[in-house]
Amino acid sequence: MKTDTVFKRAFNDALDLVSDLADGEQLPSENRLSARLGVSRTTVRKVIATLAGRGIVDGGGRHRVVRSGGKQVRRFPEAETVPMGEQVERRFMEWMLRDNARPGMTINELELARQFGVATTGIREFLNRFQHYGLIEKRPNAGWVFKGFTTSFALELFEIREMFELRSARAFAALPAGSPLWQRIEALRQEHVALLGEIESRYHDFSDLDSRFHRLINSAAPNRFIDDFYDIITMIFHYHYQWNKHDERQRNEVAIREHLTYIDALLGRNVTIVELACRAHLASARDTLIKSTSGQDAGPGAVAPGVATGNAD
Amino acid sequence: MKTDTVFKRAFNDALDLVSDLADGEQLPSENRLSARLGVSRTTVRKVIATLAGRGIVDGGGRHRVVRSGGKQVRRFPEAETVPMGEQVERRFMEWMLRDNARPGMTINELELARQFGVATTGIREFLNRFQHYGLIEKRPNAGWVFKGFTTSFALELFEIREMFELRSARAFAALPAGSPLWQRIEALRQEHVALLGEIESRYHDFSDLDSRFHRLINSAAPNRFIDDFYDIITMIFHYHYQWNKHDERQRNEVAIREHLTYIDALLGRNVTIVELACRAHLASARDTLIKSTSGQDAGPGAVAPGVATGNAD
DNA sequence: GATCTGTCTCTTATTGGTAAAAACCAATGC
DNA sequence: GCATTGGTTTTTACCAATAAGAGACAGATC
Repeated sequence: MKTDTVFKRAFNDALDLVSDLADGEQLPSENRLSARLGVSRTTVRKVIATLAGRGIVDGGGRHRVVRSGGKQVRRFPEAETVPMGEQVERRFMEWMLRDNARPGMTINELELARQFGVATTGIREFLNRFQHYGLIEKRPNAGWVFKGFTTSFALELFEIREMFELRSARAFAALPAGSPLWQRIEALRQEHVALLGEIESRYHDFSDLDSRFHRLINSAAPNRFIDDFYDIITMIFHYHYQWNKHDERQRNEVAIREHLTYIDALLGRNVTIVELACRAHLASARDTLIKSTSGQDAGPGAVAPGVATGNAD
Repeated sequence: MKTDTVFKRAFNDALDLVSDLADGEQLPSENRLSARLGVSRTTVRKVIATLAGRGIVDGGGRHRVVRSGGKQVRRFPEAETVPMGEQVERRFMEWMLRDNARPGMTINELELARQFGVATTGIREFLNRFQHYGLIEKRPNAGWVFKGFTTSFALELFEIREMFELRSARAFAALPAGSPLWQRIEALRQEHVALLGEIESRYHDFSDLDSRFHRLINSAAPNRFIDDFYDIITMIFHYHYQWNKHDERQRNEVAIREHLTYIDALLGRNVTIVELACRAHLASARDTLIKSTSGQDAGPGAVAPGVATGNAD
């Protein structure tokens, strides 16, 4: 059976939406709600039906009005609104980065399925998508091997990242003065400055800003393979940051300053300076990541040794 | 139910293996056969049982002998030895490159499943893996869109390919004189010369040689993301060549000559010349590919126009 | 005493089936 | 006559079940 996370999330969103409406006001049309909530009309109707069942909307057909009179409505718990695929992803990343995973070990679909409480198909689908992140490998008819979040993984990742980012940064610097991207990067610069001002309290907002910044650079000369690769980066960093909180404020502050230098170089249109700033920033990001890798790769076919990660979490 | 393609292929291979043995000779041990055929002992035992059932091996337990006395054994048809995953891949590529597929059109899992005679899960699994080849895109809860084998796909593909290949070629040229790769490239050079000599009859052997050559270059400085990307190239070219036979001999001959120039440049260790030869070869490969793309991309959300592929096959 | 086979257990590949969600086709109202 | 809603059909997301294949553990054999 399909999960009804789509419905539950839509329902919660609808509650927020309705709470802005006065009592007795007309409910927007199904089509409108469908567009607003980002789901099909079928789901919208289910939401409205439930809303009606709880007395939040009244009347049928074309005359539905909001009845928000001080009612305390029960929302669906957050956990039930996240689709299975994402849940599997999260738990797998946790499992990999925090718990068991040793380079060279084999991954057992059935075991993960039991552990995560989903059918094997869900695990399979995830692993298949995850495969091209370069951390696991398939052995037909015999499961998967975890290749390890190792130093060479990080090095290889950053070699490509640097190639791509330099290429995009050059393209960005060469953009005509009239390009709308110049305004967007100016706006991002402001966001950086603002964040730096409140760094003490808001430092975990950096992750999102970081991603948006680098994607903007890449958009100067779009290439689907680069975008695709950047998904890997985003994923790795997203979970890496969640896991490794050590020195987070400090690290982010440094990164923001590097970004500002980088942005200013771009605004200055000087390719040499741009390359310098870009390289410097990536080098520091790389070093941070390397610090939390598990060291050596697995030997060919062999199970890895004890592995001293040096991580005193 | 799982398909038994593994067994059938192993059986056919075992027949070849046994036919080299004289009548009355001892059959190799299960372990040995397992290693030789690349399957588990479980499958080997099934093979032996079938072989025995058909009177090709005789005796049980530890004393099994071959009885090949002029028997005409029925092999399993080739088609039944190819695993479902591969079959889906082939048929999908056919479908995409030859038949229906128009940029912007939506892909229907259920329809493909019926058409290919497999369960939807098989299609799903394939599409998930295929996703990162950049030709399709997933719309959660609403199927997949075919983005089209367009000119911009080819251009984006080759932009990355050039970055990667130049980087690897430079690394190759900088290899120490003692590296075993120098011998391997020398050997590949010989193969090129040999193929050129018999180009009239053997021109379709180029595809394989091409792939091996570029992978050798890449192996000068291994990077899993580059390897991964090269899988895309290989796939595209594999099916592209099968589809577009136009001028094949001619094209391959040109490519071989370009390779030879490229190889000689590498052997000469002169980076400037290497880059020149590499760029020239890739440019010509790119132009060939572009000739068989479907022209424009799909507009945002719109279905593509009539599409004049200009392909007079 | 290492290799081989018989037996058993566990995992993977694949299939159908089912509820959720999307998409479609009228009919209706203003 | 266009947007809106009520029913219906199609498609996607998931699970449970099952045969094929891999791997482990003995006891048997030379």
